[in-house]
Amino acid sequence: MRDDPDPAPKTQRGRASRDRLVEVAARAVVARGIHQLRLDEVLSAAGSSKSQMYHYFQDRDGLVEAAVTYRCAEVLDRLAAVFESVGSLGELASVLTAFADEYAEHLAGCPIGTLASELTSGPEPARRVVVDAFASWESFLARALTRIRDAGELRSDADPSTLATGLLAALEGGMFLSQVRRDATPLRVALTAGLGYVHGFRQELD
Amino acid sequence: MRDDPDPAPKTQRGRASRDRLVEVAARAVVARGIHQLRLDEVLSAAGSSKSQMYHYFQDRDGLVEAAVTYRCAEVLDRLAAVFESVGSLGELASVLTAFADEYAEHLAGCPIGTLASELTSGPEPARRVVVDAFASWESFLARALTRIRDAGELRSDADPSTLATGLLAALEGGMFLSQVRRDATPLRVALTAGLGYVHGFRQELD
DNA sequence: CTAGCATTGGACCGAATGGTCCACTGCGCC
DNA sequence: GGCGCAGTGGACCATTCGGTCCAATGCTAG
Repeated sequence: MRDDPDPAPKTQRGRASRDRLVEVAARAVVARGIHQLRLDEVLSAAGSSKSQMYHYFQDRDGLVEAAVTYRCAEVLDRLAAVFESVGSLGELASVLTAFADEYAEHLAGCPIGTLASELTSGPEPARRVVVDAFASWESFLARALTRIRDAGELRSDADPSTLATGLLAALEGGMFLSQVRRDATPLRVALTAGLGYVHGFRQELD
Repeated sequence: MRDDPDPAPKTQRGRASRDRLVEVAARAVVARGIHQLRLDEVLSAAGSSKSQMYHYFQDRDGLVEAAVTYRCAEVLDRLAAVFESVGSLGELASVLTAFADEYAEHLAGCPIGTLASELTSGPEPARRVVVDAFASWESFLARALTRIRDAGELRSDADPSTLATGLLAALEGGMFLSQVRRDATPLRVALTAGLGYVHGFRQELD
């Protein structure tokens, strides 16, 4: 049981310092990626110093983990809000289309996926954080699909979890290919395919 | 026009040395990833030395590019052979299922996708190599789909290129999620979804 | 006021690693 | 048989960067 020996701040001042450090590190991770995160850089940007960092974190990996956690929470908040509003197939389609439109403006890769691929051979604790983040995202989709099914738009034999997995795979694959190709088309096509997959389980009216 | 100033070997001996270097580097890239490739390590594994490397390559990036090119060619050879044999929807499904079965044994990420994501912010020449590799892969799929369409299994309004993009996105997303989750399920689900997408364009018999 | 702990600054260290350099070797050619 | 270039060995250099350390500085309770 390797418990987290990272000591929590014990004063307001300490809390503020630590928070600022994590936030700056998270921005750096987003901007340049995990393995390009430089301690000196983060510390100077945060107006902090080595001793502060090693006071609150075991080592670099500890800071990275905190930054990844922070960033994932940020992204998940947003995703939760977006998908919680979905209660019909039409809403699902429009939300996903809006998602693609927004993505088309930067084509920077999935905010969670990028972290995940940088952590595949990385420190296990941080890796687990992104694995959980994906699970959360998938659950948002699954819950939306459950609502859609319960509203009678999907057949009762449609499994929301499986549909969510398929939809998420389409999104990830689409975002990834769009990033590589620097062109939003793959994401849009993948989205169409993914929605088509879900529509295959639509409840036929008769 | 930054031409490639990397000098070609001028003797058999030189050619052999350079080839060996590239091959060893390619293996190292596959095993540990691009940014974990260590010159000293590759050189000793290849029984080579710094002077040889810098004799044939401008710098580390030059070797990486050669290794990536080598590796992509290797993978594409295999993919070409596999998909060239596809001439019907049934064959497409069985080839993709076999693909998933094989992937399930390592879950190590798409051999090209992994390189691509490591190169998104990397040196442009190497990046272009993987972009082209993806384009080739997609064209293998598109050609198979064209044959399937021409054989009358897909409607004439089905666009093989678009279908190929959708299918590739499903594959990439599926492989990626399976790698992250360390579980083959997402790839299998994504494959089902992707094939369903293609089947949506099936020519109806009547 | 002062002991004591949290917090902080920043000099310093050492390993890792890409890149440079020069001397040496092999070999084909005249 | 020695000139000259391709090829080679490997010591050496410079830098980057994570991590260590200790002295200095708030702060707060008694």
